[in-house]
Amino acid sequence: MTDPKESITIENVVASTGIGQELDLESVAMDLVGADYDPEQFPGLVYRTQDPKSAALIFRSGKIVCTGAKSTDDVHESLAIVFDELRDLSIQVEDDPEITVQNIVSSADLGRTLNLNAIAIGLGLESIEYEPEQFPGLVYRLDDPEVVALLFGSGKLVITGGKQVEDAKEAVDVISNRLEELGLLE
Amino acid sequence: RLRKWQERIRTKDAGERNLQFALSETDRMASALAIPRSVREVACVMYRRALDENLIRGRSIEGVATSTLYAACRMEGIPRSLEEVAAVSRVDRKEIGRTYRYVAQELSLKMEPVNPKKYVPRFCSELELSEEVQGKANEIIDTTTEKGLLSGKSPTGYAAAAIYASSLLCNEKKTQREVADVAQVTEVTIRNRYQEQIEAMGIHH
DNA sequence: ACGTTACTTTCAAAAGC
DNA sequence: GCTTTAAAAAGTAACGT
Repeated sequence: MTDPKESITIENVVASTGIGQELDLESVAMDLVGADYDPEQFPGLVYRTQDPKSAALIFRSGKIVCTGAKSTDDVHESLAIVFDELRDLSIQVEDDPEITVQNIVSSADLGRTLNLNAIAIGLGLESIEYEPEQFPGLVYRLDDPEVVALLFGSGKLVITGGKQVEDAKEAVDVISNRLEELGLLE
Repeated sequence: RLRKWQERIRTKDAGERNLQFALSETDRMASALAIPRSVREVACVMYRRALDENLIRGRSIEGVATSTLYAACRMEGIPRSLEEVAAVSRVDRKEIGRTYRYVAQELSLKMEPVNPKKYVPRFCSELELSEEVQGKANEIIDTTTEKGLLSGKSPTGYAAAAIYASSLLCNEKKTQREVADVAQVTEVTIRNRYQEQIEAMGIHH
């Protein structure tokens, strides 16, 4: 029996940062190749990096959101590219702006199919949300770690809402143990 | 003071009017869906509860009224799908679904997932299928559910496939289109569920 | 009856309506 | 609450061929 924790894959990391400088997005949009800026639709300018792949949302305030990266290292690499692009536009950027991870999305596999109906009742109808007419996944909110897990009939799951890489491992442990003690695994 | 007094009367009147509107809308939708009086009353009681607990704030009256009607049907064992209630509501399916989830959470309604069997009598009678077909469809649902086929699947599509399969088995064939129309799912969904179900039942056709 | 694309759910940040 | 970004899970739907 392989440990489900070994199956954990980070799918997306969202982080925020700032260059400590106000920006004129109109001119940045003109000079930055590949920038998408439509202030009527959204106040942020969208800039995509290719390697590592990510999307950066750049705001007038100089604050930046980076999403789509597959690891925290990739977030730093992507943002380093964004910072350099801005410097090339002769915009002052702090030497190493503080980068805060805001959310990590992971996927994992329990290695067994799940009876979501039984799990819904076993975990308590008041603590879960399972509406297969609307979505095939069962929504399970954990207190510790404070994350949200989506459980599927295949045994695969998605863990989101965590700010640390360890949160997903703890969540998989908590979920595996709960299902095990309720006799709902296999 | 007088102004405050008038305001109270005004808001009270407005509240009364809103409540009356919600109850008449519930009645209108329930009639359109041929939902029994007893279930309408459950829906109205639920709406009043939602009102008392200020769950309407930030939401439309019609959205909450539709959601409580949907919830009441499920609670009373004669579910209507979101597609069906959305067809008689001026609120779209997505909004009804999210409002229902919110109301169910806030009112601590311990709602179990809908058993596809609950749709069998109504869908079969609309298709003029016999008791035999209904029994066989229920049997397919029970057996395949025990084998774990139901997880994550929509109850209406699941019921539709079982009905389609049993109509074949009982020589009262209905086309996938006919079943899909009454269940408000696509033929693709019926085909997919049907294949899984007959395989799990060990039926060859 | 395929295949492709797209929508449902969860999460967080950003600025502004 | 909404707008935008990205990503996974699995089911369902709506296209075109």
